Amino acid sequence: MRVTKDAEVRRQEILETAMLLFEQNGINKTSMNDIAKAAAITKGLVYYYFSSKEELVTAVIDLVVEQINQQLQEIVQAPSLNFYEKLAEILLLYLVAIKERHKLIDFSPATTGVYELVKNRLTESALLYTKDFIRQAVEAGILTIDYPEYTLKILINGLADLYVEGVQEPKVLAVLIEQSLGLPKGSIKLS
Amino acid sequence: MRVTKDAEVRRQEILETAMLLFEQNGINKTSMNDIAKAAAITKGLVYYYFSSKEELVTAVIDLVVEQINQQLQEIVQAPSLNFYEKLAEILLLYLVAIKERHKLIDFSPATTGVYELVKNRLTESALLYTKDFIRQAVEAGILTIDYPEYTLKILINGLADLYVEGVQEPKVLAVLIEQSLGLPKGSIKLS
Amino acid sequence: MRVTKDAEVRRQEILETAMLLFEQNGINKTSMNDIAKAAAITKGLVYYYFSSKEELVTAVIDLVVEQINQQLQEIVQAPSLNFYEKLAEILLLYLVAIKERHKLIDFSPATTGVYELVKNRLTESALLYTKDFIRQAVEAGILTIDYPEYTLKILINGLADLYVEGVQEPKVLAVLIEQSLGLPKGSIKLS
Amino acid sequence: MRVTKDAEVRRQEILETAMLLFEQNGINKTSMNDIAKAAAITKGLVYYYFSSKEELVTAVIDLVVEQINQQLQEIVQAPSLNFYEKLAEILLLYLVAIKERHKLIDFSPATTGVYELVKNRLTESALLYTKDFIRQAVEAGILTIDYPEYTLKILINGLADLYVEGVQEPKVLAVLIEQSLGLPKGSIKLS
DNA sequence: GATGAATGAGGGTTCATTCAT
DNA sequence: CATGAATGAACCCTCATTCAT
Repeated sequence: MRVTKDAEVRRQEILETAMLLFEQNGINKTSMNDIAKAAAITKGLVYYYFSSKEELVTAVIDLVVEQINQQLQEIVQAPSLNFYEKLAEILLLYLVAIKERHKLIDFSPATTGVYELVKNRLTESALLYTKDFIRQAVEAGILTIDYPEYTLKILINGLADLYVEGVQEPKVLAVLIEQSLGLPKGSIKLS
Repeated sequence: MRVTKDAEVRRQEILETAMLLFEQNGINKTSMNDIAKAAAITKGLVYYYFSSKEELVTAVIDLVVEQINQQLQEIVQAPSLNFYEKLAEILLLYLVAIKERHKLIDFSPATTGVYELVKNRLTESALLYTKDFIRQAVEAGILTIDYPEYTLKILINGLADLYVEGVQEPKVLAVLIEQSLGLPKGSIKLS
Repeated sequence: MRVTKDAEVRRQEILETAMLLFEQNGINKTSMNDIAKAAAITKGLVYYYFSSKEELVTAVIDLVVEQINQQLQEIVQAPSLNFYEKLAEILLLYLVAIKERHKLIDFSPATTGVYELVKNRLTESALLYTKDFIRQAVEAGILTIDYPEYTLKILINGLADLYVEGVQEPKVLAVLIEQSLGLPKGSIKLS
Repeated sequence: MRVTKDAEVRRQEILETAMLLFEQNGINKTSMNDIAKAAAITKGLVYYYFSSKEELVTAVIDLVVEQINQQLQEIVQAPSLNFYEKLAEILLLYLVAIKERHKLIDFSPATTGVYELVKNRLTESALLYTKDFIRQAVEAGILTIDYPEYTLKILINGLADLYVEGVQEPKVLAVLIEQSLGLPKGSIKLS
């Protein structure tokens, strides 16, 4: 049976189906056929909207990054949170995000390394969104270390690996964050 | 034309050819055929020495890890180096190693993520070899932070990503290390 | 040049091409490539319709068994034939069927012996379809031997081998059948 | 280490190793490598004695047939057995032989059907050795049916299939034999 | 917009056979 | 007699991509 949908709706459906499968099974292990089947359409239609697998992969990554950025922005702009709370939320956001997209991130497509792509894009935007936020903390004398952005990057990537490996106790993570950023003991509280 | 070589020599040749190609193009993009061609032999001979691609991949990873471990051990046991110097050497070792094996690490084979495999194996052995080394520093009052092993892990993985991205100025890296581990300013010197 | 056909038609073409090649050269000596070439399509298309060689083999066997079963059923239900005539027809059916499918039956695929499969399936359904038929003959006092089903099996398999070897004179076969089943001389007439 | 043996001894070792593996795993699933390994020699040596796999297969079949023929001859010539006893022994010999060599017989090599080969060779020699034996029985009025040789062939092949399928009760088999050959009830006793 | 049959290139793997030593 | 490294052809299978309808 032939079901016609609005172009944008269809595109979005394919995108989300692909994202789901990529996250579940990894990019390499997800064929265009799998995606078409899961989206209940034909392969041809997938190619109608995305001219190649690589393009689809790129679009999925864009989507992932965008979703996280949105959450990030919400945290940064939340008026009810102080610096420490925001910091905790942001780091948690990345830890969980990376853990959940583990398969997606770990596996790689034909041409370029997705891991790189995603991680770079994520940390890139992380810095973008937290730039002002960090500058304010520095100016306010809350953050006193040198190269706070780099340190944040190290924390995100390094912590994420620890987290994925199973080190997930909030108290331990909190201490590691405090030490790395030179924050007062007990200032970070991870839920 | 049939060229016969000593088994161990041929095996090593294949191993090194595979390592090279894996590092250059990634594991997934390197076919057994590619390896055979690059080694100027037939596919059948590759299978004579390695009964499957997975076995070859594993052997290559073992080789990489072993090479790094050997260097690591030399550093740890060097009598002429003090704690700070050893620490600097160890971190540099990983930074360079990970950067060089970037493609190898980034890409992943069919069954399991090689990235995981290599990184886990590396940090695993890193902690194994530096355990005593760290304990002594803690006992000597040089290392005063909590969870020094976790912090070291964070540093290795986090710094490596920064390094790969191009942040390679020795002075910047040194400061980041000092801050993260709570070491005195100027104690770490990266060559 | 790309020739598109109705799915069911193509599927049937592949099935019959495979059956032909299997019967001619045996299953093991028939590659998926051979089948594709003979059907004037690409290997990929064969796999589009049959997800593995084993599945194709199974489908071919099903086809063969089904074809024979249909003929069998027609004979059993023919109102114009008496017991002796039906028996003669049934045995002839198997003799010819097994002789024609000789190579198909004789050769075996990777996993299981097809010979077993086909022969078992055939004799299985033979007994199924002839059960009532035999019981009626026993009740009517026409068949007086013990274990008539086993005897029928022996006859089918044993006669088939003889037949394949060249013993095909109707009169000789008729006598052998009469003797084995304890039927009156001259009761069986093979055309 | 290089172990030198008498040519005939080595040849026999290879032959018996091959026979064992063929019977265990079937001919197709037994590679020349498997045989060499099991015989604790190298592939090259196998080819020194048998110029191809087909030749080895043929030699193994010869061996099998020869072994059975020897047992057959012993039975036929046994002075202490009467006709019925000999007949029972002979049929049992074939039933067991075919059952044990099932894998060997069922699977098939590259060029020709081994099943055919072995079964034909076996029944061929069976008739050869039992010719006089049967003639005497006919002359003595013990065997009164027409085409006793054909009937014997049918019995051997047909019974073997039944036997392989699990119909192995001595009494049932005895009755089937008596009926087929027109022998007195109770004349055949299978141990 | 949508279908799905069809392609083609390549991938991993097996194995009988050869041959220099 | 014996070794075992080396070959090469074939095999089953996957999948991104195309295209006639």
